Amino acid sequence: MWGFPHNGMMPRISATERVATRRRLIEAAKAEFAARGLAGARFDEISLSAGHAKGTIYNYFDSKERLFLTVVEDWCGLLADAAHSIQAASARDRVLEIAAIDVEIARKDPDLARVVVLHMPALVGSDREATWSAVEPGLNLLEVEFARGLKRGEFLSRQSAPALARLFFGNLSAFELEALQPEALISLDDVVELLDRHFMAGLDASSVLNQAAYEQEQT
Amino acid sequence: MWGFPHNGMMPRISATERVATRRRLIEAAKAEFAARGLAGARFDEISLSAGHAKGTIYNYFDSKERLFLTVVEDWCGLLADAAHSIQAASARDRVLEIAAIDVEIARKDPDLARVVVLHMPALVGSDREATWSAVEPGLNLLEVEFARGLKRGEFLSRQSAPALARLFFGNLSAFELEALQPEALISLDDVVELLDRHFMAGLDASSVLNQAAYEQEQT
Amino acid sequence: MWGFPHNGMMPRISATERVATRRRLIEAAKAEFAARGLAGARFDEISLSAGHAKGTIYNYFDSKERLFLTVVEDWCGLLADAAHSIQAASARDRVLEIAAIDVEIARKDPDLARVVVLHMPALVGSDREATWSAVEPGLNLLEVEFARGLKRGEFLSRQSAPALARLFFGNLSAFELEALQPEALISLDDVVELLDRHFMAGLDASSVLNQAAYEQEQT
Amino acid sequence: MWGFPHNGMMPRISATERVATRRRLIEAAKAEFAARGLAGARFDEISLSAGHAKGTIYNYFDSKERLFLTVVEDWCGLLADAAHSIQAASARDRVLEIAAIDVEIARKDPDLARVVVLHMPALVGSDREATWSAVEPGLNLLEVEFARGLKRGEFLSRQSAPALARLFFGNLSAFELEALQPEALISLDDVVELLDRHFMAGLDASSVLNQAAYEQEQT
DNA sequence: AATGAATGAGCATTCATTCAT
DNA sequence: TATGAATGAATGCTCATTCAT
Repeated sequence: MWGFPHNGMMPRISATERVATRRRLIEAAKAEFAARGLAGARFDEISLSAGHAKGTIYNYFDSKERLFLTVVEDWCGLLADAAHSIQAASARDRVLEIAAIDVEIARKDPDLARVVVLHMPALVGSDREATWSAVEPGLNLLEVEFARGLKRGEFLSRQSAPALARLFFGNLSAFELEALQPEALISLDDVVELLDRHFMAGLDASSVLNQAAYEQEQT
Repeated sequence: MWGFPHNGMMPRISATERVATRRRLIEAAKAEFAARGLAGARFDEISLSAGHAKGTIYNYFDSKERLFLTVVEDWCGLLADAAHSIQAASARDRVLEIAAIDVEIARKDPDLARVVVLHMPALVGSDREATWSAVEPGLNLLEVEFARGLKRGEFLSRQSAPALARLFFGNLSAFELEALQPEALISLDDVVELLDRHFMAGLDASSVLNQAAYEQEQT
Repeated sequence: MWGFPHNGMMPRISATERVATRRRLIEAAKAEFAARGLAGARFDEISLSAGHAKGTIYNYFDSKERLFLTVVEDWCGLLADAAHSIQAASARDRVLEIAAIDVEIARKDPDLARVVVLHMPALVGSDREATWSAVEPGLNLLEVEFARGLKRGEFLSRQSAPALARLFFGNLSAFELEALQPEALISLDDVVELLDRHFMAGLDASSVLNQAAYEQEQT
Repeated sequence: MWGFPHNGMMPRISATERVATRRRLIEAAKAEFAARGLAGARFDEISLSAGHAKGTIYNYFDSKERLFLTVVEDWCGLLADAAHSIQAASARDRVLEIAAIDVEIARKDPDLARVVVLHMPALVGSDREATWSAVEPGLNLLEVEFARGLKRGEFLSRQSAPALARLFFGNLSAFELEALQPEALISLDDVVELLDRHFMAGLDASSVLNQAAYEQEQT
C-alpha cells in the first residue's frame, strides 16, 4: 500500500525522472495540439518529439482528451499562480492585470495560448464540458474581480459578474488570437491596451455617457 | 409529345431539384459541421440526415473541405446580401448594423453561426487559408466602414482599418459564441448593445477621455 | 444526337448513327484500356472522351468486361480480315506474314496492340477465360499454319501445333511489347525479322543442327 | 535477473519474429497479387490469409505499391543470389543458366513467377517505373552476358546487349507464362530448351545461315 | 515502468451500374 | 434511345489504444 512497489527494493525510476518524462510529454503534446487541434493531433508525432514510445503516454495520461485537458490545466495553473502577485487596488486594474498575465503567458509560450484561445473553444460534446470545467478556476479569478467592481459601483453593467468574466475572457481570447496569427495585424503588446480602451471603458461607471445609457436601460 | 425530343437533351432532373438536393446536403453538412467541426464531421451522418447516398455528396462537392467552404461562403453571401440594405449614415451605426445583420443570421441559423464563430477559427493549414479567403468579402464590409470612420475623424484609434475590422469581428464572434452556448449567460439580443458599449465606445473620437489618451499615445 | 422524333414511326436514330456511336465508344475505351488496363479504366474517362454520357455505354455494352472483350474482338477481326490476303506458300512465310499483319495493326493502332499484348495477358478469373476464347480465331490462324508446317515436314519440333501457335504468339507479343514501350530499344520494324531469326529458325527442319538435336531428343 | 534491464531497451518481440511476420505478409501478398494483380489485390484478403490485422501491413510496408515492389524485389534477390553459382564458360550457357535459375524459382514459387511475368508488365504510370527499376539488377545479369557474347564474337546480332537482354527476358517470360497457365500446353521443363533452340539459336555466330544473313544486313 | 508491435474500428473517397425522365 | 444524377458497395489507409515482454 505504501512505499515502494513490488519486489521491495527500489522504484525503477526516480520520482524526478517521472516528473521530467511527464513534462516532456506535455510539451510535445502542447506543440502538436497547438498546430493541429485535439482531433488532428497524432500520438505518433507527440511521442516522437517527446523522445518516448507511444505506449509511454498511456502510463501518464488516460487518453488523448485527458492529455489535452492536462495542457489546458497547465495554462490555468500558470494563470492562477501569477495571479497571486496582483497588487492593484481597483477592480479595473486588477482585471487588466490578469489580462496582462495571460498575455505574458502567451508571449512566453505561444503554443499554449494557441491551444487555449484557438482549439479549446472548438471542442464539442463531453470534451468541451470537461475542458471548460478545468478552466473554471481561471475564469473565477475574473469573476471575483468583476463581482467586486460591480458591488463597489466601480463598474456599471446590466450583465452579471459571471457573464462579464466570460465576455471579457472572450474578448481577451479574440485579441490574442489575432496577435498570434501568422500575419497578425496587431501585436501582443497591444492586447491589454485594447481591452482597456474597448472592453473596460464600457463598464466605466464614472463615464457620463455610460451612466446616462445605463439609467435609461433600467427603465 | 411535343417539346423536348426524347433523348438526352432534356435535363434528367429539373434545375430546381438539383438546387434542392444541393441545399439539403448543405443543410445537413452545416448541422454536422456545427456539431463536430470539420475534422470530426462524418459523411455517413451528413448523407443520412440529408436523405441522400454518400456518393451523392461528391456529385455536388469535391471534398469535405470544399463542402465546409461552401457552408462558410453561404454565410458570407447572406451577410453581403443583407448589407445592401444598410441605411445608417454614421460609420458607427453602419458597423453596428453589420453586426446586427450577423446576429440576425445567427438567430435564424444558429448552426451556421456556430460553424463560423466556433469551428472556422480552429482550422489549420491550407484549410484555414482557403476558408478565410472565402470570408474576405465579409470582412471587407467592415473594413470599409472603419476606414471611412477613421478618415472622417469619427473614430480615433492607433489601429488601421483592417486591424479594427478583424478586432471587431473577433469581438462579435466572441459575444455570439457566448450567446450560442448551451448554458449561455447572455442572449443574442445583447450582442449589438455589448459591441456598442464596449468595442465602439473605445473608438469614440468625441469622448474626452479617448481623445486625451490618444494624443498621449501619439507622443 | 437529334434524329427522328419519337412517335414510333421510325427508328429513333439511324443505324449508321448507332454504328458511329458504338465506334466512338470503342475507340475511347481502347485508349483508356491501353493506358490503364481493365481494372484501372474508368467509365467517366471513356464517356468523356467519346463525347457520350456514361449511361450510353450500357446501351451498347453490358459491362466493362464486355467492352474490353469487344476491343479485343476488334483486334481479332482486323487480324482475320487481313489474313485472307496472305499469298505465301511456305508455312514459315505464312506464319511470318501473320506476324507482319499484327505488326501493321500495332503500327496503325498502338493502343489496340497495348491492350492485346500488355493488358490481356494480365486478366484473371472469368474475364481471362472469356477474353482468350474471343481470341481463339486469331490463334487458330497460326495453329493451322504450324500444323501444316509440321505435317509437311517443313517444321521440326517436339511441340504440338497448338503449343507452337501459343508460343509464337507469346514471342510476338513480347517483341511488340518491347517495341511499344516509351523507351523502346527496338522498333516495330525489327519484330518480324527477330521472329524469323529467333523463333522460326528453331523450327527449321533443314538445319543440320536442329535435325540432329531433334533426333537425339526423340530417343 | 541479469540481461536486459526491465525497461524498454529490451526488444518487444524478437527480431526473428519480426522477420517471420514480414514474411507471412509477403507470402500472403504474393498469392493475392499473383491471383489478382496490383490493382485487384485487396488488403482484407492479404491480412486474412497472413493471419494479421490489416493495420499490421502498414507497420511493414508504406503502401500497396511498396508491398508489390517488395515482392518483386524478392524475386530479383533470389535470381541474383543463385546467379553467383553459375559456372558455365560460354555466354550462351551462362545466359541459359540464368534462365534455368528463373525457371527453378518459378517451379518452387509459381505465384512469384506469376507476379513477375504476368502482372509486372501490365503496370502503368509511376508504379511501372518504380517496379522496373527495382528489377534492373536482374536484367543487368543478362545484359552482362549478352555484352560479353557479342564482344567475343560468340553472338551475332544487330541488337545491342541491353536490347538482347530485354528481348530474351521477354521470351523467357512468355514461355513461363504459357507453362504457368491452368491449361498449359508446355511444361516448365521445356522452357530452357525452347529458349536454347528458338532464341539463342538466332544468335549463333557459327551458324552459316546466320552469318550470311548478318553480313547481308550490314550492307 | 517502458516499450512498440499489433490491433481494428472508422472514414473519406471512388466508380461501375441503374433508372427515371 | 440518350442522358447523367443517384446509388452504395468496396477499399486503402489512419491512428488511438492495448498488452506481452
